[in-house]
Amino acid sequence: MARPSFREQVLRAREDAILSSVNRLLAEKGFDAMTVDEVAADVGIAKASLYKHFASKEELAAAAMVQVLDRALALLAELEADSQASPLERLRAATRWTMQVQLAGEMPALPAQNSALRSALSAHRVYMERLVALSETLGSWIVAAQKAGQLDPGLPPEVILYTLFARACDPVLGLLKASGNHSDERIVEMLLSTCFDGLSGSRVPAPARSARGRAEPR
Amino acid sequence: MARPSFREQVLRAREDAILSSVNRLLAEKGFDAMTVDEVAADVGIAKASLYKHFASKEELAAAAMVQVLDRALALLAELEADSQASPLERLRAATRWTMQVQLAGEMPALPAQNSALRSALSAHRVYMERLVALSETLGSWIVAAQKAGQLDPGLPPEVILYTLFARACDPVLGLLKASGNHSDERIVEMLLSTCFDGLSGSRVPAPARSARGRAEPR
DNA sequence: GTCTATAAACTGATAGAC
DNA sequence: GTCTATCAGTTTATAGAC
Repeated sequence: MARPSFREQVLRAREDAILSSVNRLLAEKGFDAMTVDEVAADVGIAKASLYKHFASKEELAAAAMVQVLDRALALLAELEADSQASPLERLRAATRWTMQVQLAGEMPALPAQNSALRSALSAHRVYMERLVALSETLGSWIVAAQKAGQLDPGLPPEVILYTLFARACDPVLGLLKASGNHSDERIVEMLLSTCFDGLSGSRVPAPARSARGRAEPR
Repeated sequence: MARPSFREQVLRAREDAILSSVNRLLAEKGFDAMTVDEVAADVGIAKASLYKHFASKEELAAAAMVQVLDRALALLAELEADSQASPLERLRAATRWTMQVQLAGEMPALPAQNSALRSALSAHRVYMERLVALSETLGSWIVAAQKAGQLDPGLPPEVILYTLFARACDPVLGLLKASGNHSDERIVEMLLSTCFDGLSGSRVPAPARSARGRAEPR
């Protein structure tokens, strides 16, 4: 790219504005309920201008999701650079980040099984490439954490991976935020706890009150 | 109701058939993507006949969800009748049931935050009454399980309740089923484990391989 | 003959695409 | 701003059950 002309910079900036709006609307209402008119109104441009940037509603959503995946990949790179952190600490930090992004209203919902979006995304090269990169890094951390006994070695790694993806869009976050009874920080810490330690809670410290019959076997 | 005439029985049976179709379609595609024409075609009746039974698409969905809630309430009553079971065992059994229903493709997705369905449901007396009844029973089990040290007493009960509701619609179930690598039974048991014991796994039995630094504090 | 289901056409509104 | 498709909901005319 020889010269980043002024015009190109303007287009670039506008695209970023569009993607921010799309991500927020995608998080708020989901793909089906989000209308292109709404996006245009939110960005403050004409609907026709949107179609100068993106060929379809699906393209629009895919580009927005690629943006989020790129932010996630940048975070993973940061975490990987911290050689002090254990695999589990990295996974918890990554999960905490996704929850914070969701609370900020910037995490688009997982495309539902039969959404029109799903097939479009599977066919989207850039999106799939980012998704695979993300999965591979997370997958390596998961396997390492299992080897270190920090994650249940009885679970197939893909089950843990899918669960972490799902928790990034967990509706519980939104329900708790809507209830207004807890700070964002507390919500994140509680859900991190339920995710990694379960509803039963971590039993690590000591067999505190183990008088009664213990939990059934897994 | 003096006599359950033949005609009434037919209508009743047809309503059941309709609700079954709606629940399946609701689980498959969600409320927005489901069309009334589709429902009529699936049941094998005319669209006009549908509107003889239900005044609107929202009414249709609400009735279907009430049916599911009633099935759930019946299960809770059964579990409550078993005086042997601990609160935790009851909660696990109830959660297992919801996962099985979801795997069977009969669990409608949680209405999204901004769905047109959400406000309709909040205004639906019967639906709300069932939902409250369900929440109260589950809530009492949750509090009892916390008192018995079977569930993390540091979590507000509503956090646990919301989490159990969310797990009934957990997209991880569908992802794992689609991957085809595990039997339905195994999927349910794994997700029950991640729900109650967390991704780290139950640490109850013994401090097996605790050589390395232990999990960070909650 | 009366009641009911059905198919099919139609309306109005909305949304994607250009 | 226009075009077209889709969908919720209604209406009408026809056919069949009792």
